[in-house]
Amino acid sequence: MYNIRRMLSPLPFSFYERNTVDVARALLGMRLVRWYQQTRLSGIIIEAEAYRGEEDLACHARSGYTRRTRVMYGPPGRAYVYFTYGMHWMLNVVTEREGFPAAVLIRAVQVVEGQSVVAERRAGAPPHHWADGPAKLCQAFAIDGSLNSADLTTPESGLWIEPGTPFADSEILSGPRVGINRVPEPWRSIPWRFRVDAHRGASI
DNA sequence: AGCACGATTAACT
DNA sequence: GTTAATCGTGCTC
Repeated sequence: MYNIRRMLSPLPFSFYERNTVDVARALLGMRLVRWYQQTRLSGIIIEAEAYRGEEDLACHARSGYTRRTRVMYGPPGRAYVYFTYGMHWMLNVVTEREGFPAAVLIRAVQVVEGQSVVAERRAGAPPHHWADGPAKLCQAFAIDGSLNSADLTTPESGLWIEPGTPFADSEILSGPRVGINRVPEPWRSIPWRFRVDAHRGASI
């Protein structure tokens, strides 16, 4: 049975209510946790991207307030989960003050709890490919549209983020966001993607 | 109502 | 390196 004493308090509302780029960087090393079928699934966040405001032409909020983007206009610390390519779910964390649409896309985690469940959900994939992409991580942790707008600051939602061990700046790479090649400059190249550098001694 | 495309992935050549 | 899979969304007619 899961030992409740191992559970840390989720990151607070104030962690998310600030500049989205800072949140994306700060999320590296934090622990994404999913409570699924009486089992704790978790992973250390190792890659994330910032999407910030209506002026950011790579952000879904470029279209303004719609049924799809409404969660991004709401309070920070919530999940923005959307469906794309007809088959994939993506997990984002809403940031900034309520009313300002922005979020951080969680792109990759290193699975550290619930490996047997994840191995089954990611059948056929080796461990290093369990959650090394935004859609793969959602499949691994059973994240779908039912978690859209879930409150990540409480375990009651079944999905939350706990404090972890932050990475040093020397272990982090930044660069342009991926998969947005049709987006105009400067948004296409702005370095709002952050990831752990596997070649700088980080234990991933 | 119809259309083009997508914050991707796996399976190809 | 290329491409199919597959459907919700936002835009145009």
